[in-house]
Amino acid sequence: MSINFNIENFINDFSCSCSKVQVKNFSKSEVITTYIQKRNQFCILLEGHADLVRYDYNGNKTIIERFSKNDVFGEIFYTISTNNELFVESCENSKVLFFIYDDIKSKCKSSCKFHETLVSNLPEIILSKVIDLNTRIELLTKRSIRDKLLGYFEILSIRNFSKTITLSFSLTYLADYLSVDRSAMMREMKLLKDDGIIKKNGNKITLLYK
Amino acid sequence: MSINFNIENFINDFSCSCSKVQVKNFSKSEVITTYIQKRNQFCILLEGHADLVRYDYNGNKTIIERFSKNDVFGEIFYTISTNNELFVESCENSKVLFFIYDDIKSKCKSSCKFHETLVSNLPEIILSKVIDLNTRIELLTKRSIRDKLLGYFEILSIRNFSKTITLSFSLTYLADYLSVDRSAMMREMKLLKDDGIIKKNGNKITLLYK
DNA sequence: ATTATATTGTTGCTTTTGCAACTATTGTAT
DNA sequence: ATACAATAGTTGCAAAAGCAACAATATAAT
Repeated sequence: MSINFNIENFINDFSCSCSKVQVKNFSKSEVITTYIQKRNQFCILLEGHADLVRYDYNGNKTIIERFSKNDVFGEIFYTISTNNELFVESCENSKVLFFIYDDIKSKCKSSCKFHETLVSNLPEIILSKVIDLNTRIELLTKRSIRDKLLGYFEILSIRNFSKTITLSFSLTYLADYLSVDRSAMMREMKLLKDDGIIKKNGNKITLLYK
Repeated sequence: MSINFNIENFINDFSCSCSKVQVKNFSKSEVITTYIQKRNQFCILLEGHADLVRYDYNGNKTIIERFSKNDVFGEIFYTISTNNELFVESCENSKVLFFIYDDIKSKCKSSCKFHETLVSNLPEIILSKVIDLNTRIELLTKRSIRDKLLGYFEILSIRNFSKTITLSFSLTYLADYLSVDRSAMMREMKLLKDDGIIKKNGNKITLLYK
């Protein structure tokens, strides 16, 4: 769900000889990393998709966040809060860049260009994360499923300069993102259709109001 | 609600002669700034309290976020999303530090120490914001008021190394923060008490489970 | 001291949401 | 081609949450 700052520019130039930065590949269902309050790990998803998940005492899986290409994640963004251990699981073949934030801050011995660029871009990278999180909070704080859906559609509509939007992911995921029951969300979508507020055809949605 | 990184250390040394950084004072109800998609404004609340609010088409006021001492805010954290203009209103006498992110990135002509320190601390400052937002999202995504309350209490409990916590703000604000109806939240607190899960005396709460 | 304002606490009623349990459809793997 | 898995779509029912409208305190303002 990342949308704003484009880290691709300098990530494409990746060539760091120092040991501070690592790139690893993962296949479907592999655990990329865990959050257990041990280090300031900072990760960038270079390719693929991954989920941040929690398993509660009953073994129920909750997807807290979903990461796509160029999204950043890692324990440094998610300190303590509860006792639960969190996992980042690869949804498909993925490539991930790892480093420890405290290591990268200090000057690189081999003074590689990548290292330098990464550090100078860190504020923007993290800012784009803040914007994404604020967007989600704005939606999560809406009091009804209807308002959450309309708020979400409005954001996509403004971004695409169009009243018609196409969801690039499953409705199951959308329900997770908005933190509502999927069947209740489907029902509300139907009501929005019946009320003439949206037009829906599969994952193509058109806003009819205003 | 800021908790992590302490920007006070270098903010106390504030003495910037360059024009890039400004400090202004505000009294109760004054508008500190607005978010209208115009510039990368970055603010740090040095003293007081402030609310980020939205007025919808009916004039209803929604408090999106509440800022305390050392919290950061500004349009740079909150790009577009909807057409609504957002306001940051001072809740009492407040002191705010302003700068435009793009200006501060470049070297300061007068090469003042503060300027330099600010830039080198930006990643940490923004990271602490990310952690706060992730914490709130974790609570907002919980499906029931009970889970939201218990999640919130648990976080405070872990932070204070104590099963007994004291809320430093109103229950009205807590309901806003968790984005639930206040009266429904009060009812749920009563049920938690009746079920022997918490003990409550005013704003002092003790967790009894485990 | 008295008024005004904000916060807390409570309750009946209504609406919304979640849950469970399906079927239908689409996509993927062998 | 067929089986398996994931996604989409639907519905009845029960539980949870929102809304409205209060009274009771507590805090701040004049």
